[in-house]
Amino acid sequence: MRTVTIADVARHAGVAVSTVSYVLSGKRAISATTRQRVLDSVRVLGYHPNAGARALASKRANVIALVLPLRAGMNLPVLMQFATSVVATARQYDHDVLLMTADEGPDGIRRVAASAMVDGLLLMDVEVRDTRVPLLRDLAEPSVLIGFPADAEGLTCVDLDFHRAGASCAAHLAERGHREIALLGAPEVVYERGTGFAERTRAGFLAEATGRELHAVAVPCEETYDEVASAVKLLFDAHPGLTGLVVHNEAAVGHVLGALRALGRAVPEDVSVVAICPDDIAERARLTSVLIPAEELGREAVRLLMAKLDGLPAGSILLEPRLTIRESTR
Amino acid sequence: MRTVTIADVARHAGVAVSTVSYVLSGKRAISATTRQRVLDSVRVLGYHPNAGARALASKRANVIALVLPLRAGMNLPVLMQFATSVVATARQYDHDVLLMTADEGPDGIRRVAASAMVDGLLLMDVEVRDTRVPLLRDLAEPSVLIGFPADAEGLTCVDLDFHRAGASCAAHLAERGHREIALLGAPEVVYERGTGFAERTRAGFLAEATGRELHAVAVPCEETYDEVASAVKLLFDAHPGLTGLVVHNEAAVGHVLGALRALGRAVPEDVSVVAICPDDIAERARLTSVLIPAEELGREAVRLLMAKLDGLPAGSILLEPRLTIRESTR
DNA sequence: GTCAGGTGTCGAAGCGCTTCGAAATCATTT
DNA sequence: AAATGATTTCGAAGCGCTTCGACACCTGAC
Repeated sequence: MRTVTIADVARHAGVAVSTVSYVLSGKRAISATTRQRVLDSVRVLGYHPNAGARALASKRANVIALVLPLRAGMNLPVLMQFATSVVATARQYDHDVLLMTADEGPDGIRRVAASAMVDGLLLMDVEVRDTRVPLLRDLAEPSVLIGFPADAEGLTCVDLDFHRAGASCAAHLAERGHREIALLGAPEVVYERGTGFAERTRAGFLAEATGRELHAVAVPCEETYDEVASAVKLLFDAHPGLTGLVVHNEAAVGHVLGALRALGRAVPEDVSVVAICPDDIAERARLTSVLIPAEELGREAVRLLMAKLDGLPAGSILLEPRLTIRESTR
Repeated sequence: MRTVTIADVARHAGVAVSTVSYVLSGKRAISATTRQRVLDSVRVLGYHPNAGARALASKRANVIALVLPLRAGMNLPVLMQFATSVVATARQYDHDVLLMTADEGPDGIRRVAASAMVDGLLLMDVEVRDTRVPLLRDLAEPSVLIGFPADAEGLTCVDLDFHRAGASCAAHLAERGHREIALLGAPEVVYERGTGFAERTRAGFLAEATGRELHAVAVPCEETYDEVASAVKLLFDAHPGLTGLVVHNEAAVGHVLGALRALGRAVPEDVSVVAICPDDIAERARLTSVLIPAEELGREAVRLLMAKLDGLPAGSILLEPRLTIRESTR
């Protein structure tokens, strides 16, 4: 059972190979009758164009690379939602997705780009000073970053506007009359790594709180129950008047609630809690939250990349934070 | 800046194109001196073979497809570990990974296979009667499944031996003198879907318990705290003498511990808990557990696929469960 | 009846690589 | 010195597709 080639289709339909190609690509007008005949032959023979040949001739692989930070400490649900959305959206544009891990580093990127294996790149979880950014700058292939490096000039980046996310959490609590609030952030290492989003959230939170003359503090937060519990305890010991809590740490949010319960502080009666986390987690725990729009992020990233592939200019995008009020704040 | 081709390398090194090819592939002997000259040119020019051209000429894309069930309800950490391990191992064999979601279904598989975009397929989370299995059977491209469908004859499958995993948990508890034990399993829907592994664990658990004349029951288990708590409560109401618990549900395991605490049952003093879950979760909670060897699964799956690509026969593999004793059983 | 301008289709030239058979070179043997 | 056999390298033929220029045909205007 030899595999069916375009020549087989052409023979079967009684036309030239090029005609088949034009029918399939739509790049030249073909009469309705010929067109139908070709399409029928394609169906009858079960023809699928050979990807390699197509890539070679057209200089377009119809594949994009998705570079994920498959290291520990990532927020898995967000990552998954994002990946799913990228794959689905890419398919809509008739592209496939090559999965790469960040730990192949710049060399991996150079490799897939130089080998024309992919037409463009999507990098998730870009850090403030990411070693891959200079490379991306002088790569012929277009790329879109999730997250903002220190200097985003000339790059296309997509991200949630974490600064405004932090601010809107503070604002929400302020509007409800809370005067003393705190942010439980990412684990220490995330700040050290300079992942940007954690810092920006903190900055937005503190700026908004200061602007509204609230008493605000921000502390990092680890992810095991014991560490969370002791962080929460410390926080309330130091600030007994605390009534508003913003949690920007998906893994810890459940533990925070547990710790509050253990401390005998009721939510939302004694303390209001706002989370910045994926929707499903917040939904399940009935938490007021700013959701991380992983799906939208993926969709927009692919959309931008496709635009760039078509030679269109594409600026960066900051997605508006959306705060959903549930039962954990009052 | 035109991209560097093999012809450029050949010219630069003063040899024929085919010589360069042979140096790079090692398929024919080339003298050490020529070889070095070519390699130098490759380095100097920064040559990367064009993947499309290579695939076209050699009929090998050097890419494998990874089909993941990117739907909700999957165990994300396991999935991630698995994916990471697949990518890393594939790279060791000089292959890349095309990411696909299960929801493209059989058509997606047929598409990437027929277009010669991939040389082989890796399907995760295969269900007992999976609609993709018949397709895989008469596909020219080899495939490896994670999980066992109803009829695995002629297929290459890899999985943890869940039957023995369930059994070894029961055995462990029995050996410690527990006479009344229970299995908290996957959510109801997982059994309904017939995902196999959940059922096999239950079967192994019950068989072993029965063989040892224990009192054993198995119940499904949802994943929110409230549902877990009520399930646990019901269980102990119905079986007051229960002293051993096996939890085969990563998402619920934390909640189970919380629920036991809330019920005033100490672990391991009052009740011993064995989990079947990824190592990191068990490690963190200091649980005696049978780990889900996601990384090993990925590695073995790729290894088998590569063997099949080389035309070698490859049978199925059941990975031995390994029970690690920690602090939650006595 | 001829000619300009569309349409619709074809043929052929690559795209960059692998691979096969053959040629060239060299070392041995007779 | 010629013949033999290894060893090393070369040239050319594809792989299956896209795309460009050209050709054939048809329409309507003159």
